[in-house]
Amino acid sequence: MDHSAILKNIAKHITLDEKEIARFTSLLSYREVKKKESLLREGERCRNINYVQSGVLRAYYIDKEGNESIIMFAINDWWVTDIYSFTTGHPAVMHIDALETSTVFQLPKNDLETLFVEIPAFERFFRIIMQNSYIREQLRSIQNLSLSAEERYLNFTQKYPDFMQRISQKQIASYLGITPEFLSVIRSKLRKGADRDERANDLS
Amino acid sequence: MDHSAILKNIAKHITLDEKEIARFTSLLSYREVKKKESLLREGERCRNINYVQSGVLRAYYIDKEGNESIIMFAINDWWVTDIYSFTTGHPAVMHIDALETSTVFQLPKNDLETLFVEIPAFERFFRIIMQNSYIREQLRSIQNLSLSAEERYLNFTQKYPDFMQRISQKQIASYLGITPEFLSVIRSKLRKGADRDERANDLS
DNA sequence: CGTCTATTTGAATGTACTCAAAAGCGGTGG
DNA sequence: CCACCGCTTTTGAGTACATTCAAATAGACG
Repeated sequence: MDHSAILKNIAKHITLDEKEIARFTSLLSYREVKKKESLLREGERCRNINYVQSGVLRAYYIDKEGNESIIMFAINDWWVTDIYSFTTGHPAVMHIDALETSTVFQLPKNDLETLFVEIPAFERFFRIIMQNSYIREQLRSIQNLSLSAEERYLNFTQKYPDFMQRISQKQIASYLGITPEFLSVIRSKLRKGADRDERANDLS
Repeated sequence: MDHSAILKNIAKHITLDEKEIARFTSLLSYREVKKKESLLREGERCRNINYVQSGVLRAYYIDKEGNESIIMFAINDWWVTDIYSFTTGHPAVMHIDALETSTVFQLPKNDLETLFVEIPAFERFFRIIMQNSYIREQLRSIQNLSLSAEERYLNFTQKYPDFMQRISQKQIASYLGITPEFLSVIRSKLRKGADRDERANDLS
């Protein structure tokens, strides 16, 4: 099994010796998630934290009217879990599945706790991961509170250009908290604006 | 200086010996923040993480139209900082000030890093704090994406009954992402609903 | 090729906002 | 202690942003 990607991810924040690396990788289980296959369903207990080696996963919430809201996308080199369920042991509030066939390494909660005791550097590693996740969510909250749908879309295209290639408009709309129809209207408006600008450039 | 509250907060997650406690408390600075006084302004570098011993703080964002959006309230026994600015060293995106005269303990970023090296248990403590903060923000994002303003308000009243006593409607509206006028309409609708229910009970 | 889903477009609707004005409330100074 | 001031809350009319529903078109996949 090739652990080079996940080890490189960890090496961004902490240094491990050979024995620690061996111990860590012994706790991982490799899993392929086919397109549309589920990794977690609402109501289940989320027992793993997942490192995405390749592909695209989505975490989403389904409300009582059946509307899906995407909480996060996770592509290559991201960590994803239902952090609420994972931490508290309560039933999951979200679903996680694959938008493209993906490969992940799963680390069970119990083993993570073992790891914290055996190799305290992992406390540091996950402190940093959690801190960065907190920052990401907080900045997203700020944007949702203060920007219009059009501004959020433009922001998204700039912040996550990688996602634009690989994720359908419907999914992006769901992440932005708008309907796919309205995203289509926004894009059409932006196209007209761009056309106008282009014609202006032709005249200049 | 009385450190009992903050030490009790820390003891929820980690155990320290006498020497460690002494070292930790030596790094704290006590500060009183008067009502309306600022602890952090947008554009400044956020150099401290703050433990609120008493009072009420608010963290909020001001957008380009001048609208305030409250990111979080912090009352007794909460930790608050501009985690983005604190972590990255970039200018703060938010303001933090006091809604009531408050007392806080401030821990500077540099000293926190020292602490992580000297007493690794603090990596664990802040890993847990960051993880819980992440959970809180993620659940809030989910609510903002999937619930109407009225549902979010009802949720807020249930989740944070303490805040209802101490925080004005205007501030709560700002936290919920709606105007104070609209919150007033929601409350008026709910009152009428409650009245109707009461009359129904009288008849039963 | 046919089927299924995603995207576009448009009309009618709804949720929440803006602006304005009045009423309520709390603090402060005389 | 009361009167006044400023801020919060309420109420209403008009408006804007985004949704719903429907139908047509375009794309993707087997």
